[in-house]
Order: sequence, then C-alpha cells, then structure tokens
Amino acid sequence: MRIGELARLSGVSRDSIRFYERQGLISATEREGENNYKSYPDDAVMTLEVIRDAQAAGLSIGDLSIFLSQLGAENCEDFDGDTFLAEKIAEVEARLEGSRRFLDILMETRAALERAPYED
Amino acid sequence: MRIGELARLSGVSRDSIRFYERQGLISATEREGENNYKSYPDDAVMTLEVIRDAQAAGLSIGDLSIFLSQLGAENCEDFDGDTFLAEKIAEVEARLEGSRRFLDILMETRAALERAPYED
DNA sequence: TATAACCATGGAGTTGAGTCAATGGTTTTG
DNA sequence: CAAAACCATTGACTCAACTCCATGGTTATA
Repeated sequence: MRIGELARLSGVSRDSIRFYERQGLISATEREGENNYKSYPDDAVMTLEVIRDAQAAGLSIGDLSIFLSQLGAENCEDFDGDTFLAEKIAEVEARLEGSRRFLDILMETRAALERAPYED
Repeated sequence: MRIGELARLSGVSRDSIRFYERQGLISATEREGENNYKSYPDDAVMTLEVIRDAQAAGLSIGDLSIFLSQLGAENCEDFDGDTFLAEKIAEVEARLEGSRRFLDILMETRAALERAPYED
C-alpha cells in the first residue's frame, strides 16, 4: 500500500511515517513500477500500532529502533537482547506503577469533587 | 527547606524544580529572612513525586499545572473539573492499556529469546 | 484534459521539557 | 577568614519528536 492509505489505516500522519522510516522504525518494501512511489507491507499498520503503544510506555525512538530491528533481524549477534529487554521491561513496569498511582489520584479527586461539587 | 535539600530528597534537579516553579507547578512559601533564599514546604517533595507519576502517565506540564492548581485552590469557579478529570482519566487509561500491551510484547520477546538463545 | 489529490525529497521550523552558563550575592566549613 | 558550597535570576542552549514548506513529478477524477 502507499503512504496515504497507511496513514489512514493507522491514524499516523504521513510526515510521521516518513520520519519513522528515516529513523529506521519501518521500511517500504519497494517501488511501485516506475512511478517512484514507495510501497509499504500490510503489517506496517501493526508496526505503527506497536510504535504507538511503545511510546505510551515511554520508549524513545532510539530504543524502538533497536527493538524493532531486532524483531525483524535474521541474526542476533552483537545484541545483548537479554540485557536490553530486561532493562526496558523494568523501565516500563516502573512507569506503569507511576501511571497507576497517578490514575488513583485522578479518580480520588473526581470522587471528592462529586461528593462536594460546590465547595469553595 | 531550601532548593538544594528539596532536590536531594526528591531526586529532581534544581534546574527542573526552578523550571516547574516558573510553570506554576510548585511554589516556594516565602523568603528566608533577608538572604533572598526561597523556602519550600515539606510537602513539595510529595508534589514532585506526583509530578513524576503524572509524567509517566503522559500528562504535559500544562495539564499538570491545571490539575495541581485546582488541587490547592480555594474555589472551584471557572473550572469544569468534571470534564477535565474525565478527559485525563480516559487518556491515562488508554495509555495504560497501550503500555500493558507493549509490556506483553517485550515479555513475549524475552521468552522467545530464552527458548532459542542462539537462533540465527 | 485540466485540475485536484497524491507522491518523494530536502531542509527549515516548532514544541515541550528541560539543561547550562554567567553573574553576583550568601552560608558553611577547614 | 578564605575557599568551597550554596542560592537567585536571566537568557541562551539542547534534544527529541515531530511538522511544515517548497519543489517537482504522478495519478485519479469531473
């Protein structure tokens, strides 16, 4: 598919898709015939969804680039996947805990507001 | 307490604390005598922890400024707290789900790596 | 067929969230 | 008491992650 369709299906802007491509997060498969248009595989939509989730989890583009290139890599040499994964898992778990704590605060605040809506 | 102690206790740099203060997220109580030094209340440490958690949850400084100033406000006029809170709660819940999905991916990847550590 | 809608590339601009450096005053400590 | 460590303020700087613009070519449509 072309970039426009990918943007529509994924909800990610063309410019962001091009940016991610420059950063090595996704890659077009090939050129369509002779028109100089790039073509993206169907699973690029999923990749963009993973990117969104990873960003929600606090990963940087740099981390994502490492992770995604490893996922699709044929060989795992020169990559201490265990260390990298363990690190990222710990980071994401810590952020999840922080987020949950803050969600509790938000919900307590809402509850307090409901109990006393006109309080000064 | 002075900014240095607050920085030590909270793990947030002086520069960041000053930045947050400029953005209205925290405020010094008063000046110490005549030396022009600011003094921060003890609960500023907690506020900085809330800020950290809120950022993990994806809130911007702008959102935090709204939320924190409301928490400490005497009156609630001119603030549709319900709408704001409902919005932020929905956003944070969505990000939590994304983060959890990504955490699963990370953990599945680690499990796969453990099953076949020397795979090409 | 012309005109709108799409595509590629390159590079500049923006935004959010800090971080650093310079200057000058204050406190603590060896 | 002098040096080191701290403080305030201002303004410039950085970095990540986009976003926009200009240019020029291609495809779809009224």
